[in-house]
Amino acid sequence: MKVTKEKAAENRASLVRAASKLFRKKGIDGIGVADISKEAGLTHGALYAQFASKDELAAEALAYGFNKVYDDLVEGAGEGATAGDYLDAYVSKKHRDAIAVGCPAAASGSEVARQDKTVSRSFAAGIERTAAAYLAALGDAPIKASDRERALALAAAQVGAIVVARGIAKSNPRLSEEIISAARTVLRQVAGERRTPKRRKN
Amino acid sequence: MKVTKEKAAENRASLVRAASKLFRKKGIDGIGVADISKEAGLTHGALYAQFASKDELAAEALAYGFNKVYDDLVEGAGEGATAGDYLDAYVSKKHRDAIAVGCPAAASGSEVARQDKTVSRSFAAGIERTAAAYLAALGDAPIKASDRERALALAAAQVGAIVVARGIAKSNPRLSEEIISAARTVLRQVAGERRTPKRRKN
DNA sequence: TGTACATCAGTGAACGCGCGTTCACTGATGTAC
DNA sequence: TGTACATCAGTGAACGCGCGTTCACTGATGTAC
Repeated sequence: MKVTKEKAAENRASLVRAASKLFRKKGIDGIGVADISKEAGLTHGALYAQFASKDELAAEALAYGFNKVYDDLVEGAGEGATAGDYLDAYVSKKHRDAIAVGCPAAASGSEVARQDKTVSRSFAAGIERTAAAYLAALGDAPIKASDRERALALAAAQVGAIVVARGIAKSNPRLSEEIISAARTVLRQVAGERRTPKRRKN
Repeated sequence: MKVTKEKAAENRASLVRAASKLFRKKGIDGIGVADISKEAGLTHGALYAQFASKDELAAEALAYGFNKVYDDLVEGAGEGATAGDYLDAYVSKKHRDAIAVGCPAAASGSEVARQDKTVSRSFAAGIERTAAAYLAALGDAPIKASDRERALALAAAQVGAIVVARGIAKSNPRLSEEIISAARTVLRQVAGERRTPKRRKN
């Protein structure tokens, strides 16, 4: 039956949220439209009233995930956050173990390379935003590279730390933690020391 | 019909090679046993004479890929190679564009996290070997971290550079190249300057 | 404001298709004598 | 060395299953008068 426009918009958002979560958890090819619809409390027919195809839903779910994670990272860290604060939040055991709500680049990175241009655009936008956040929060470091180079390298390197730590966790949890710790230590050096004293919130 | 033991072993190796290549190119869930068998010049029935399941083949194909890429990287760089040489080979446009023969950690990293323990063990072994190669080839750098920390961070960070560069390539090739270039510049600083003059080959 | 009706979000059965896996069969291999 | 036969790698038809997608239908919404 027909529902109000508001309800329809809510349902659409539920589908995107469910897809975003399940794609990260099970992989884009690893979860079906039936399970996504069920997670959103709807039938798969409703999904096709909102999206032309699973691919279209995937593109929107990826974009949603990139924006969500970026917002959590940047706004969650608060004003006056340093690049080190971002690194601590991203390169962490907590993030490694929370794949369903974590960064889509780490959860679906290798699958994204096989998706279409729309998905690639969301990916690129997410990386640019992350790099911009790092750029604004960098400190001084004894590294012969421009600030933009350091910011881009940090945005890419942190993804590798989580991907590798996750892949190893099941067989060698100690090595997995060692990688997280090592990546954080080293990338913090790349990010550099704080330039200005931390401002108090409000 | 029955074939010689040698031929059977060759066929098994062909299946592993075909699977390794196609898993990297299309994803583990993105390619079927029929196509893998065809690529190896056999039928899917032959595949099941050699492997109990697609999962078992996946585990062996991943292990093969990790060993192959490690051998190519380390032995390909030659004696007296520096960590910078390894970085140049790994963090490159050439590697980004050769997904079917490139590092399985970058090609299937996010899928590996969803596979079983056997695959995780191959992954862990590959990362340990890579870190060991970096450890032996590090130079001095103004980074407050142990050599082991630097080696592990490099092994993980380089994966992120390729994953991110690939995900972005389809929509923003310039940004993709910028990331490869930035990651190489920055990670080279982490790897440090050459400690000993390069030995001449032979 | 009240009534008539077109709209369309959502339901659930049904579709064809390709998947991983099984199995009866083949016939060259390789062993036992 | 020659013969008889058990072995088993490989073939290809067939299996059930779950996938993405379609579609006739429902009935509350929301617009036209």
